[in-house]
Amino acid sequence: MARIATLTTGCMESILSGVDIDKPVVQILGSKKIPGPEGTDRLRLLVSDGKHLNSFAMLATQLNDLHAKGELDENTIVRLDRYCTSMVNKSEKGDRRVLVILELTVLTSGLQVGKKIGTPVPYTGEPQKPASNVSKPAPSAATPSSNTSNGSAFGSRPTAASPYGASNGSSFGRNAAPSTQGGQQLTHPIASLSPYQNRWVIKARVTAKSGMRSWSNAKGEGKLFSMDLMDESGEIRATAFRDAADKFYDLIEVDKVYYISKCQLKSANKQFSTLNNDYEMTFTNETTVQPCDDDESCIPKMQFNFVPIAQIANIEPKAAVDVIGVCKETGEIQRFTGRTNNKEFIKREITLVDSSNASVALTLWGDDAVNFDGHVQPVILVKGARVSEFGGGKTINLGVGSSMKINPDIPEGHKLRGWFDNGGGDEIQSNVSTRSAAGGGSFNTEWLTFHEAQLKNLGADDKPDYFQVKAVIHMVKATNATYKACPQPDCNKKVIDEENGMYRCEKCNQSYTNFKYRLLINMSVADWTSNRWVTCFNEIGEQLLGKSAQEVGRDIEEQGEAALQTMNFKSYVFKLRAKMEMFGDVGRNKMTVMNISPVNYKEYNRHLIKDLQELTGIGKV
DNA sequence: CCCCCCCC
Repeated sequence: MARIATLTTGCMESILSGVDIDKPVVQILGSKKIPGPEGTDRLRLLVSDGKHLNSFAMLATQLNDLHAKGELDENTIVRLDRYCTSMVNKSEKGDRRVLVILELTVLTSGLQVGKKIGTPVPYTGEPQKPASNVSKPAPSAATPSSNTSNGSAFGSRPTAASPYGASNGSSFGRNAAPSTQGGQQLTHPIASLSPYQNRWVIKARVTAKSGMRSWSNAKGEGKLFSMDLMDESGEIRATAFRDAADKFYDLIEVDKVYYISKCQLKSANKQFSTLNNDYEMTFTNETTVQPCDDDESCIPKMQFNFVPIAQIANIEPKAAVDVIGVCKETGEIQRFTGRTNNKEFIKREITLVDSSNASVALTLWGDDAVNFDGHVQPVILVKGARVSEFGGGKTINLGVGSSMKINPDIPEGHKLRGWFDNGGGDEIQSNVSTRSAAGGGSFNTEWLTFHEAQLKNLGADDKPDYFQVKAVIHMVKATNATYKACPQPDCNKKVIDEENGMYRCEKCNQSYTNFKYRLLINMSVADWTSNRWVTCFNEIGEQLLGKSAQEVGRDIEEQGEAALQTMNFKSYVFKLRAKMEMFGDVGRNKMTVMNISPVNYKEYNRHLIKDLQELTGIGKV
């Protein structure tokens, strides 16, 4: 019979009084689901060290699946590889220290153990004074309680008059500064933060910081800035509005470590955040931020997952990538007015190269563009650069959630510097931003619905916009679907029927005895949001009808409108161009079919699933 | 309380 793991007897008392015990071994005696927002249940465990019970052990949500798989059943013995304690201001009766389990290893299954080990009793004592030696816990000041002696800890009310209560100076909530125990700052992992506990201090590194931004809408106006925070356990987005924005803007610096407490926690809107956290936080007037001037080595440095520039070619638009390269070329500042909101934009495109012997265009915006100095060809690191596609080439953008570092002091940076200074940048073989040759498929093929295309004001001016849509043809305008064109192979100009058997081409300045039919079909296509009249020219029309233009022309002569009816009620993926075209004095937003292809349902569904994930945050990785 | 992230 397999050995049953030994419990770390007495560890609960130490842990609950703030003493760090390395990887304690405990037994799970029960669990209870606490419903959270958006289906994010949290599990509350009853754990025992053989001596004491703790009914306020919370499982970090990322471990929920262990429970779902039945690996945390009653009597299971586990090792707590990573945990933290956290004060919860539970009620008027005082605070409670909760054990948050971040990582664990199952040592012996509940089935194998088969019984409760020892005769543990609920831990009711006040937390002991910090002890440097676990084996000599300070005697706890007993605060006996009538309802915690029965072992059925679930449902029992907090009883201890906690020294961390509001009247006590060492409370996290009370003190702006984090309290210290044994010379170490007591902090909470970001992964353990939730709206259900408001007394915490995190020690976090700023990985990104936005500029100060103003907004003005129906609900009011104001300004804000946001930042991304990271520690060993996870990451979270924080935003400061108005006064708080002013108060903290200068203090917050990218890459620095801060103690932060008293922020509001709320559910993150997954539509706008790629960070791996169900919550985000808001700085309030109560918020305290202290630069960390002690040991920050426990907070990981920014992590980078560098993508070689040559590989950016294979990355989907909108994805975020970490890129490091040497700025080989620096473009001029460009200013333009946004199409949808008349906003003034400033951008600058620079070219990065790396030892994958490829180059990519990086677009800087606003102040980053204005202040950029590329004449020394610095090494540029961008964390979370946003990939976009234009004309079949990929570019990267410094967008929201991206941060740029110039000449970063990291090995990859020094390596690139050496590579470039020894002529490495002279042999660049490919530019992933190169647009494919004009004509054919040189356009951005973002998936949009007709409704979205309208919202984005696509084709609102004389510059074309391109997108693709899955739609069905449901109405074909039969009149003038064909025209008689110049018979010369290179000329498709409409000819004038001279009514004498001759057809005159003004372009070629010549009359012919024959002509060729060309297609110019206007049709209404619809997706699930609305419909548009679009125009398709010869080759697309031939594809849709499965016949040559000549055959179609003759069919129409013989059958009239019926000749085009076979087009109806078929679905395709349409690549469309939207562009404002002038007819006399009147501008008309015209859509032209550039390309049709049968619906590849696998690909289309992939797009839909991605859309759903972005909208709901469900299943996002 | 933002949630715009652009342009060729």
